[in-house]
Amino acid sequence: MAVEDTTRRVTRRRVRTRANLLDAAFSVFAAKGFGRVSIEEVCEAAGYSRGAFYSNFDSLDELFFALYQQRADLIADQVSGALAVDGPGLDVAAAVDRVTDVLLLDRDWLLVKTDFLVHAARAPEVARTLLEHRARLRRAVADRLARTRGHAELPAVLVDVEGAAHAVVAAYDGVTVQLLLDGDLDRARVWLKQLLTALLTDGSDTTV
Amino acid sequence: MAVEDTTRRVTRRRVRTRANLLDAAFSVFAAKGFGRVSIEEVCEAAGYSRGAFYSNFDSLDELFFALYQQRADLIADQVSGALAVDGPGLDVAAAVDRVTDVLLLDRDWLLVKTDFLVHAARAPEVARTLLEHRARLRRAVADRLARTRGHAELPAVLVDVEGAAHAVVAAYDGVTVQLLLDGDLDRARVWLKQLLTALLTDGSDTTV
DNA sequence: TCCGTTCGATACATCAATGTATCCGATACA
DNA sequence: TGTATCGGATACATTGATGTATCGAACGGA
Repeated sequence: MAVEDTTRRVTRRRVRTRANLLDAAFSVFAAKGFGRVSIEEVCEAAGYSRGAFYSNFDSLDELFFALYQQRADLIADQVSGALAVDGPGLDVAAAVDRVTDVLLLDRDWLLVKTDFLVHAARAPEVARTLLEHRARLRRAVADRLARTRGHAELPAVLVDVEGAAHAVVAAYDGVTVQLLLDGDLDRARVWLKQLLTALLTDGSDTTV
Repeated sequence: MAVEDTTRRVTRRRVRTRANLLDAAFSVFAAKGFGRVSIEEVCEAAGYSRGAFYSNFDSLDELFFALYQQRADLIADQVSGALAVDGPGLDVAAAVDRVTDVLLLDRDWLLVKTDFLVHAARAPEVARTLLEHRARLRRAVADRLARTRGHAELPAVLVDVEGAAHAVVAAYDGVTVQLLLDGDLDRARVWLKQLLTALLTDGSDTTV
């Protein structure tokens, strides 16, 4: 952190500034890519001088990390929420629909997330955070799968519910790559649904 | 290109220098990430001065592009080769094994490739190249699938052979992400094989 | 409202990277 | 082998980004 741990009274202004910097950073990172953004640019986009930045963060890396955590937690909550719904129609298809809509909401997040992946791939301690975030998503999916149905219906090669959840995440990542390249959100959603269905329903379009 | 199209005699030395620069760039990019590499660093790694660089390329971007094309073509050839084999045991499992071993050969390539993806995601004309490369891979896979078996055995949701090939690429991308984070090549290979099997064999482990 | 603290702006010093202009040794071809 | 051309090294000018030190204004608690 930019600030020593000796208790200091944190003003509202500070909170606002920090949030503004993070929001601006998100836009700028999405537009130009982490590797091509300067501290100055972030400050300019947020309407602050570099003084404000250095008062809140030590480096661009630190800001990026904070940004990722903030947004990733948000997404994880949304996914958990979408999967927690317990209606009478407790079928896979509905769950797939809901989770797909949450995961493929906006391309900007995927851009930033991929930048972060590239970053994490070369920094083990950063990778840990990302892996934990993914584990959290997987757990939500696995829980849902376990609650919804007998495991027998899953393709045998996926071994168990954990394996299936793993496959769901892999499918998500795979579709993300294609979306990043062609920019077609709608097609990506359709495609992800197909993939998930193929992976989870073992051929017969079962609906419990 | 760095050089005008007016015919100029290209010396062997030049060819060698260019190749050395590309090789050095590959290592440096893999180690630090495209966004954190300077022209100077590439030259140093290759044992040249910046003069050599500017004589061969106009910018780091241009070099990166050339590097990607070079390596991507190489991989595409290898994949086509691996899939072209027509033995007596013309089954899916064997093809899956071979293609997996080629695609998940070294992490460095995946690192560079992902950097390039991030780059392409923000530059449509660059994205085109990457999309073409993926299309080439997909075609090789689709051809193989068409040759190997009746389509009836594929999960219905994937629609046709093209769809299945698309799914194969998505699985590859998905596993790549996980591998970038945990660095476990062997696990990734096993995992990719499982995924592909789940996607292509419709539950029953069919072998034609 | 007053006062001590905190926040962010400004100005400055520094450093790293870029691109260009020039020059000499290497190379191809006669 | 001689010579015109090419390739890469060197030196320089310039730019842009970084980090720090300082100062005035905003803020929160009394």
